[in-house]
Amino acid sequence: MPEMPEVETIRLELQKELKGKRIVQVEVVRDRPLVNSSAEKFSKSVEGSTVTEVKRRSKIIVVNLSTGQTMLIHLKMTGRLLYKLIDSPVDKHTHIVFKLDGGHELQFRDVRKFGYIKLVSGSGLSEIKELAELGPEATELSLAEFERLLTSKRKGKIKPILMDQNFLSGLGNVYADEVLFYAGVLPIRDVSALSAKEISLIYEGIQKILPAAVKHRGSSVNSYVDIFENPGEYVPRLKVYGREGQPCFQCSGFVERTKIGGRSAYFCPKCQK
DNA sequence: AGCTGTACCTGCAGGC
DNA sequence: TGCCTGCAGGTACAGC
Repeated sequence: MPEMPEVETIRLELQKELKGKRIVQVEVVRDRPLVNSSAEKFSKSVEGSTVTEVKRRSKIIVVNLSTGQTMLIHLKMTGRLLYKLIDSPVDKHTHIVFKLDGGHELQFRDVRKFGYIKLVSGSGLSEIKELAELGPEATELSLAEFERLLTSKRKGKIKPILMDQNFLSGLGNVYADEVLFYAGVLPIRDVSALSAKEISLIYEGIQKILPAAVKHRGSSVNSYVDIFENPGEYVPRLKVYGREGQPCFQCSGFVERTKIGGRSAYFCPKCQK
């Protein structure tokens, strides 16, 4: 479900609610999300540990534990982490429940079952190999670095490249469309044909849109909610995503939709070249 | 190397 | 009402 702004919203809340809390018990309802561990082994490793820090890398939530181990949680399309009073009802898509001291629990729910929880050793973002191999955080690189990445490393259409987490971390289908609209660049444009001005506008769009979306607690286009089940508030600010056939906010034209790499891409054919 | 399509799952909306 | 199709914010992998 989520891209960087949604994952970051969840991370900020988890850091506030979970830091310093002890995981008293782990209830594995379904072990499917546990990609590198059995239910027994996972529970045994995590039970009794305290959450020391909740970080984020790309779209992955990184939960450091007092044991020196770290849980990597990827929500993929429909994963949710819900912070609830202890022993709250679970639904048929609840897979894992972390019972915490202090009267709360964290439920991991995932309708489509793409999400995962992986237990790894180490705690630093750079020492965990699954994280170290990802591309730089989209909001933590300079224009010069972005230019260098884009011009030296890649060829092909700009949108799929922006969404490739090994190239740049944080953008997904929604914000890639929004950034390209901001930059006035069509999603099918080949990176090799982009001007310096266009590259700099794409960079600028990323630096403006992602933090603004974090500020508004993400976008709930489909089913995203935070740990308290509140939707994000950025949807009314989306300029093109999900607006096929509707008037462009910037010109007299209309937003169109096409398909790139199997995903919907929304754009304004008049504003984007 | 880098594209494209497909797969992983389930639910929901829209058309007939 | 019900059946069918297409679609969904992410990624990995096979095959060209």
